[in-house]
Amino acid sequence: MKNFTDRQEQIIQTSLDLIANSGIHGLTIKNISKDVGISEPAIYRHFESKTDILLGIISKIKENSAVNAFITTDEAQTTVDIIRKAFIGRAKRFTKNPSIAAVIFSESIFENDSKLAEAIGSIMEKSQIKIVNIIKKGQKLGEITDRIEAEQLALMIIGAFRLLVTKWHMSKNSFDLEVQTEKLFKALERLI
Amino acid sequence: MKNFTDRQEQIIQTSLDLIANSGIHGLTIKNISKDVGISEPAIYRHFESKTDILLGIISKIKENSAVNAFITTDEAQTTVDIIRKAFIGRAKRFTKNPSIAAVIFSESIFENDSKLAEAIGSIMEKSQIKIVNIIKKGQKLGEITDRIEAEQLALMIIGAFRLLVTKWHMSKNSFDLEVQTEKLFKALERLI
DNA sequence: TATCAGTTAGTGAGTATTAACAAACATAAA
DNA sequence: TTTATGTTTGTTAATACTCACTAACTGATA
Repeated sequence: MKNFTDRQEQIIQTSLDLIANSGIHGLTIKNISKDVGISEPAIYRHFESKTDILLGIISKIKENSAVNAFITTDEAQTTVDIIRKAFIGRAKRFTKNPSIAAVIFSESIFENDSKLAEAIGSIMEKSQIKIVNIIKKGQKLGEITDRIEAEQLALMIIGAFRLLVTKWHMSKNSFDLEVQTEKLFKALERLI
Repeated sequence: MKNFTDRQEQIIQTSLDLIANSGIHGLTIKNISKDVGISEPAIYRHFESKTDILLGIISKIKENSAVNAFITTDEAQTTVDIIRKAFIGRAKRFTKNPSIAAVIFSESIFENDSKLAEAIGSIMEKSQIKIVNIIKKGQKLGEITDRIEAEQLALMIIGAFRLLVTKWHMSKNSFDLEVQTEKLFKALERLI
């Protein structure tokens, strides 16, 4: 992971908040500088360009979508536990920083710059492959039903969670995301 | 539904294509006029403002997310059939007009204008309520499992379909959306 | 004394939108 | 049938504004 200065971290977080509150259209150097409390050119003392700031945002997103963090070496937990914990962990982090939730599932925000679009696409794909592999392992161990393919099940789990987060953001975080995520997985476990 | 003139329909479709190909950032009066083949001010002979064009796009989206179209009076079909048909019908329409698929699940595109954001939010909510009600009916009839709540099941179905469509768009329509939608529902039916 | 982090003032390019005008056509009166 | 008038749909030129970014300068600090 990149090491950002305090000011850089501040600019990235301010940018995330701006996107969350008014969309990518609201992310201008002027708005960032106003919220940070310095002049527009001062922003360029910390980032070479606006694209560089967006790359900083993507780096933050990368941290927040890491599935690895929840794959412990604890042999006692089932594959279903691992998946549940991974998603609840993400729900917790989104609750702490709702702006990240607003940005992370809006790939279209980065559609403009193909370099950024690819970066986001690859993060998304990697985390999905990991989920599929955990499900496959669970099916082999007999912990998860093999009535349906791992890819289809992953589509349902990831899709449902994404939609839940989207609804949470659109409702201005009006419900407890962690509680609803837990509810979703309890329901899911009854099916698989 | 609103009645648009030929020119208005052309402007709306051109706008959808522009968004699909280069994101909301690519939707400028200049680009629209260039693709339509008239001057920029001529656009304003057909729409009062750019926001008005976006409202036209939303009206098109409304047509394409109608669930009703697939609730026939055929008493023979099960609730599961109804749901499957509704989604496959949408997959078919997306295949015919991929630009709509690119725009329809990118609520963030309209985040800028609160009027537009509300319009999109309400379309989304309405269609979800309909799905939930069909599931509830299916559970009452014993056609769908009542091991899990209708709301949770709807979250999974809609979420999975949305993610599938998003992937289809991000892969530049590299797979057959209709076939994959059928596959998704066959898998789903094995669970419920 | 050099570097860092800030400033003010400006750049050119791009934005939606408007003003003023023109050609084509429809309708209806002379 | 001709003439007059109004509407529709287009044009070119210009508006006021916002955008990312740069030049030149300044004060503090290591």
